Amino acid sequence: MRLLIVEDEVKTGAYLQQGLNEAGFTVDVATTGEDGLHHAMTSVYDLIILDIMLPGVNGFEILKKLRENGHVSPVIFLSAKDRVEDRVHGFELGADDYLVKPFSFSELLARIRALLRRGRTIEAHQISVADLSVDFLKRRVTRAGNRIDLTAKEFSLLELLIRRKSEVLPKSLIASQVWDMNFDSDTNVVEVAMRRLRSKIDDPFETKLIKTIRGMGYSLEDPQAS
Amino acid sequence: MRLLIVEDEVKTGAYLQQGLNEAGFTVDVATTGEDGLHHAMTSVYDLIILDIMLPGVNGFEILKKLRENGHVSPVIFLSAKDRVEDRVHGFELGADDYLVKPFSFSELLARIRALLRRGRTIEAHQISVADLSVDFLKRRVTRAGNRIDLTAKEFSLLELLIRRKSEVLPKSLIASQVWDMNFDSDTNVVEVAMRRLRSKIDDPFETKLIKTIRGMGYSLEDPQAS
DNA sequence: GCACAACATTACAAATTTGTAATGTTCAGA
DNA sequence: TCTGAACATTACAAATTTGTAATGTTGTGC
Repeated sequence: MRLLIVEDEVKTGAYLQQGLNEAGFTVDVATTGEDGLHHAMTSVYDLIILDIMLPGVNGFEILKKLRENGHVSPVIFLSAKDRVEDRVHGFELGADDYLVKPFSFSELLARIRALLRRGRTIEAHQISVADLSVDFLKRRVTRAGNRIDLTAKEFSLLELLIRRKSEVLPKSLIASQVWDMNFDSDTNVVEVAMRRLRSKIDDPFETKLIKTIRGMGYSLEDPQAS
Repeated sequence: MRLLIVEDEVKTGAYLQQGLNEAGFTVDVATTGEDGLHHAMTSVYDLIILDIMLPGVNGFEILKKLRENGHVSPVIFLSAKDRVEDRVHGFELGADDYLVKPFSFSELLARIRALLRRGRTIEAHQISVADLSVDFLKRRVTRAGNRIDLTAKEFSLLELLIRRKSEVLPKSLIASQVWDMNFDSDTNVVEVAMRRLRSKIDDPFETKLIKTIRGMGYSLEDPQAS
C-alpha cells in the first residue's frame, strides 16, 4: 500500500512516515503544496494525507485539483483548524476524513485502515505498479500520467501480468492464458507480443517494469518494491 | 437513501431523524440494541449510525454481529466515550467513522455524505437489458447465455447504448461519444456501426433490443419494460 | 572466449477492423 | 399513392492488428 503525506512541518512528516512505515506502508512525503500536487498527479497512491495549511498551494486546493482530474484515492485532511465549517468544507471538496491536530497516531492509523478496508471491497478494477496504472472498467492504461493506447492483445497480456504482478509467468502459461493455445514452442508470439507491449509501456520510460527471467518467464514488478 | 439510527436517547434520535429527513434521507430509528440489530439484519440500509452505549446489546456488539453476517453497509459510531482506545476499538471492529458527542449536525451530515459518496463510486460493472448482459470488467457480452465477441468500436457503441438504456440517443451524440468527432452529416459511420452491432446482438435473436426512432436517434431498450 | 540456447528485434504478410461510398428500402407528408 | 428524406444494407478499400519467420543479440556453462 502506497501512501502520500503532504506536510510542511518536516518533523511531523518524518514522524508519520516512520510510524506508517513500521505499520507496513510505503510512504512518500512532500513538504510543499506544489510538490504534493505533482506527486499525487503523477503517481498512484492508495491514500493521501493532506495538511491544509501549506506554503503555496494549500490542502484544499490540492484535493480540488485532484478530484477535477479524476483522481479518486481516499484523502484524509490533517489540520489545526478545528472549526466545524472547516471540516464541513473539507468533506464537501471530496475528502474522506478530517483529523484535528493534535491527534493520536493510533487513531490516524485506525482511520487509514478503515478507509483502505472499504476501498478494497470495491472490486479491484484498477491495479497499479509503480507509476503504471490499469483501469479494467475504462480499459485505460496510464504511465506517469500519460495515457497509453493498447491493442486488444497487448491489453490482455498486460492484464495477465499486472493481475499476477511480481510473479514469474512462464511463456507456456502466458500462451495458454492470452491465446488459449497449447504452447507450441516453435512459435514466438509471446516474445513478439512482449516486445510490442514493452515498446509502449517500458521503452519510453526510464525504469522498466517488465523483467525477463531467463529460462523461467516474464514478470511485471515495481523495481522499488521491498 | 435509507439510513438506520440506533440511539436510546429518544430526543437525540428524533432530532437526528428530523435533520436527516430534511436532508433527503429515509430514516428508521431504533431505541434498543436488540431492535437495532433486528432492523439492520432484516432490512438493507445504505448507512447505519450506532450509539455505543445502549441498553442490552451495545453498539460494538451490533457491528460485530453485522460484519460476521456479511453486512457491509458503512457504519458511523456516535459516542460520549472519547478515549482514543475506544475509537481505535470501533475502527478495528469494522466501523467507517467515529464521532464524539457532542458533535455538530452539519459535521455528521458531511461525514455521512462522504461515506455514501465513496460507496457510489463502486461503479456498476455489469449492466443487463432483457437477456443481454454486458460486463465492463471482463469486457464480455452475452445474450440469452451465448457469448458474443465484439470489436472495440462495437463494444463502445453498445456501452454507450446500455449505459443510457431506454434513452433516445441522437446520431450526433453517438458520433461525438464513440468517435469523438463533430458530427459531419455526410458520413454514415453510425448507421454502419449500428448495422454491425445489430448483426451480432439482435439479428440472431427473436426480440430486437435496438430501436430506431426515425429522425431522433437510436435507443436500446427492453421491449417488456413497463 | 566459444558455442549454444534463450530471448530480442525487425520485416513481412495474413487477417481483421474500420470507414467511405454506392445502392436499396421504408416511412411520413403532400 | 407519390416523393423525398431518413435509414439499412452491401461492397470495397484503407488502416490496423496480429502472427510467422528470419536475423540479431545476450548470457551461461564449458
